[in-house]
Amino acid sequence: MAAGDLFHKHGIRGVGVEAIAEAAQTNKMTLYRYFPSKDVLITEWVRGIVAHKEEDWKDLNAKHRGDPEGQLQDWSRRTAAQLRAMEERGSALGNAFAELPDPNHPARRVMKEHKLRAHKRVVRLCKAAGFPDPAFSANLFTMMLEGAHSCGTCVGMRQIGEHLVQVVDRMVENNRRHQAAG
Amino acid sequence: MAAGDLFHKHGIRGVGVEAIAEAAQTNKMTLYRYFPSKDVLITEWVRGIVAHKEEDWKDLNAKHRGDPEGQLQDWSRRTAAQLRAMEERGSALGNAFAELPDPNHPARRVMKEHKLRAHKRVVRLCKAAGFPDPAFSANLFTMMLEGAHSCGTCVGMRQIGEHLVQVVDRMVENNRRHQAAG
DNA sequence: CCCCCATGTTACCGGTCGGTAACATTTTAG
DNA sequence: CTAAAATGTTACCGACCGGTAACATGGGGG
Repeated sequence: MAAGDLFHKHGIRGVGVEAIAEAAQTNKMTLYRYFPSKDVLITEWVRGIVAHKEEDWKDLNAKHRGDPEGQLQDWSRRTAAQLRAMEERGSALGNAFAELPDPNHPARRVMKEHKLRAHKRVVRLCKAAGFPDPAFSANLFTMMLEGAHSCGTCVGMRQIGEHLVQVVDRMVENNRRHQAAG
Repeated sequence: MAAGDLFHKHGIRGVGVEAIAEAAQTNKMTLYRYFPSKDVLITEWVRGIVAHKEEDWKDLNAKHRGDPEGQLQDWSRRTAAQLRAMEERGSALGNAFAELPDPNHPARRVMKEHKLRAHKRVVRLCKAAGFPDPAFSANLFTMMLEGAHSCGTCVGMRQIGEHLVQVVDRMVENNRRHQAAG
């Protein structure tokens, strides 16, 4: 879906189906034969992003099996890398959310459910890592993750990514010390 | 500027100047006699929001003069209150940023400069409060602030606001303990 | 009273949008 | 080779957009 690049660069409302078709190396007619409307096209694009991210989490889980701290740390590093590759325009999902004011838009539901799953995942990891207050830490991580995207537009994506990694590392380290002491 | 409510509810691109004029209890012609284009209307709206926020900071500074911790804590509480009053649709500035893909849009510059000032303010406060690593803490606060807005759409604005307050309180408290011990 | 100036009204402009109809063309499969 | 399915082309539709021109209205101050 090369259409996604256009959506991300010029905003969902800022790109017409004609341009989408061209980016997909086809034309408007055939596009409409595959997707009945622009809205389902948007939804499918969002669904793809979400699926990709969740695939990434599965990979993370497989690579650091039984090591929740490692998962959290690697996750922060991957996010930092994504931030670095983003540069200038913000998060695709965040922007899409802002551009779809209708709370009943199917794409919105997809994003919402994804965010909920992601947050639960972090809570579970914090619990498994033995953080003294897993809800607290998970909320902090999730808010930082979300914030990193908007924040990077002013502080710089590179710095913000490094900082995300730094915070997660520090909290994991503190937790380890705390467990060793207690 | 009642137009702001429309911008926030339906998105900048989702509301036409006709609707704006109607919301302002006038008509399109008179509107264009005051604002030469929709873009400067948008920019002026953004400028108003930014001015309001910076006014709030001045008030904060006056109320807790010489008490940087108090300023940070009160700031988190005010932000939490704003989040509580927001509910459903996200941050006005954040959405506006997402809806204006052109990096040279004047409204974008206004927002960017505001964000930079806000971040510097937090850095200065963290320095004044004697945080061991002011840049670190300030980045954390700023990212949390930004994140709270996007995050609230899934976790719930009330919870996220409470959590923002909780994090700031905890960090201030930790810092106090650290200073008392060191 | 009368003039002026701000406001309101209506109609319009060119452009773009999402989406469709009809038809030409190419690819694929039997 | 031929028939059918997929894809491409063009033109069009109605709706809405930001923005403007021409003109009607009204009210307040000299």
